[in-house]
Amino acid sequence: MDNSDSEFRLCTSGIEAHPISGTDRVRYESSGAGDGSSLARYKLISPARLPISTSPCIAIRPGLSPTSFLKSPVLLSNMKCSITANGDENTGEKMTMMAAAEVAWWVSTTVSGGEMRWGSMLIFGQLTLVSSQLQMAPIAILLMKEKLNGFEFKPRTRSDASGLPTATNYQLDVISKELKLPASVHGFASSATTPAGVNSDELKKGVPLNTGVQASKSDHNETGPPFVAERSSNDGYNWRKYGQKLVKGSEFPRSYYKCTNSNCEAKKIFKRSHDGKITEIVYKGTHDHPKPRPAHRDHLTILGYFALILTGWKLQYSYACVGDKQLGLFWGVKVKRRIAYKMLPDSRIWRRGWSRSYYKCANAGCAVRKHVERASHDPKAVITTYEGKHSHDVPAAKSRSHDMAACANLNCMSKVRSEESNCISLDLGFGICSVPSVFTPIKEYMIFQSASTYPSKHRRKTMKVLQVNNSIEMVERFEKYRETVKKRAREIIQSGFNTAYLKNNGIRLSTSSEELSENFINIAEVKNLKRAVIVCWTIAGTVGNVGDERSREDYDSVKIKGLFSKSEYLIVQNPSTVLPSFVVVLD
DNA sequence: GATCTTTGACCAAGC
DNA sequence: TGCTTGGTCAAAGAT
Ligand SMILES: [Zn+2]
Repeated sequence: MDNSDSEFRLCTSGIEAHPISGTDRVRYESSGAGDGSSLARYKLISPARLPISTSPCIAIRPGLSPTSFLKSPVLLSNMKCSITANGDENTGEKMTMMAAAEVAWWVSTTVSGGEMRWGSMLIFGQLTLVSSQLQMAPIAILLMKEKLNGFEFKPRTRSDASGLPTATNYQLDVISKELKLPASVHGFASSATTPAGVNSDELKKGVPLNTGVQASKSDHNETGPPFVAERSSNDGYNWRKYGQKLVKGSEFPRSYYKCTNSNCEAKKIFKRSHDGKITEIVYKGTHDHPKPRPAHRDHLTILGYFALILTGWKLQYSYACVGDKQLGLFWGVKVKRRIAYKMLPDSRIWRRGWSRSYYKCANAGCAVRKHVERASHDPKAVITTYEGKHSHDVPAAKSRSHDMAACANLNCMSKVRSEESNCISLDLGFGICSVPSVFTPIKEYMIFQSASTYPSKHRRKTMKVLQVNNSIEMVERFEKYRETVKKRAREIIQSGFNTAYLKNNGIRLSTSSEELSENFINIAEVKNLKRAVIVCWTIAGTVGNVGDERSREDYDSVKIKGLFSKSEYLIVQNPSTVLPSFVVVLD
């Protein structure tokens, strides 16, 4: 079976909107019409447990070729893989997978009302050989409408001259173990946040969630940075300082705050005594709104993952992800609240806590800590996590080593704030995980509580995290394809990067980092839009650029610029490169 | 780029 | 009217 012509569209950070026109729909749908028997069925396991479950199938079938659009950016928005609600032809919902074009990418898309409304993206910094085209495995994330079940997932294959698409059949046992969400963050006490419908037995069986809730509770008692106190003041509202005044009788200024809620007139004044202690908080006015929901509460946003690593060639890439600046203020809490999931190619997911066994970076004054831990499921596996950012250059001699490769990534992050150097974690909430080997594939990524840049904005509550249960065939296909990519990569490396392309273009090492946040574009006037994210593994393989003079057969995927933003897209032409693994349901 | 902080200018009230 | 004073504005700076 040749899947090479199916494709997913992957998009990176930024905001993109590519409505599918009716014309496009007709055209593309027709390519698969009358081929219903070729649809692969993705059976949903135990849908009854999922409130959103209504249909047991997700089907994937071949779609359309990207050949034409590779030469014509205008057509890019037409390249969609679609998701069709099973049993509801009329509201065939579509979505587009999008991924960032660095080594690491996200894919995100939203489907709404039968149309793909937009996609947004998030990029992560990657130490990658972009020009050498050794792009690593990104994670694709799809955002779509609430209804997760009942989708036909239809990557499209080429509709070539013959007009007959090649059927792509594969089984995928989709969904779902529901992962237990962590307790709330930021000191907002929460009772158990076990999502409704979670079956604890199932959790135990399928996902060794090492007592995450208990761990969270104990962590919760640890105090965060003291400077957090003033701004939030624990009164549940958000305040913006608008003035400061020295008043008679005190050498310390008085601080004036306004409620950040628009049109709200509430104010408060911090008065201090002679020794600078806050002795009085004066509130003026009343709020015309309820207390905002605590930012990031129960919010899971996937912040990062790491790339597939070509360890066979001692090329180590690690991936660092950033949290957000604002959240840095809450770092002390946040870090203890975040959870990490390890995702294996077969979609097993492992969750583990943080803290314990930190190793400080040997470099004097560097606050990065490394944490090594045995994986609970596999004694041979070691999970290494990093917290903090290196304040120094990567020691050259070790730049090839695994750890240092990670450092190199971290090094591109912002400077460590001095006052935080004593904290376990620093201002940005990010983590890094390492991949022992491609040949003993263990991939990890983390799902963070939140990636929202500003606590007062973009709050979105994670309702569920579902695990995709891929079939053996699906995994094998994925792995098989990866082998082919590896083989090509091997050839490039063995040539000493001395290919014609690299001679002409040089080898560019990219460590760009882009904040992953919840800056998903809001669909205008669409209220109560629910979202879900499908997290997928993908293999970018050799990534080409649109407009490259080389033929697309030279690439496994193609990177393009977003039409409406600085985003980059990755066009993956082979559905084998996409391995769904998670579904994160947001509110 | 959005949001928040800082800071001198500004202003109204009170003496 | 002039000066002090607490409160606010708003531009610039910071994150
Ligand atoms: Zn208010």
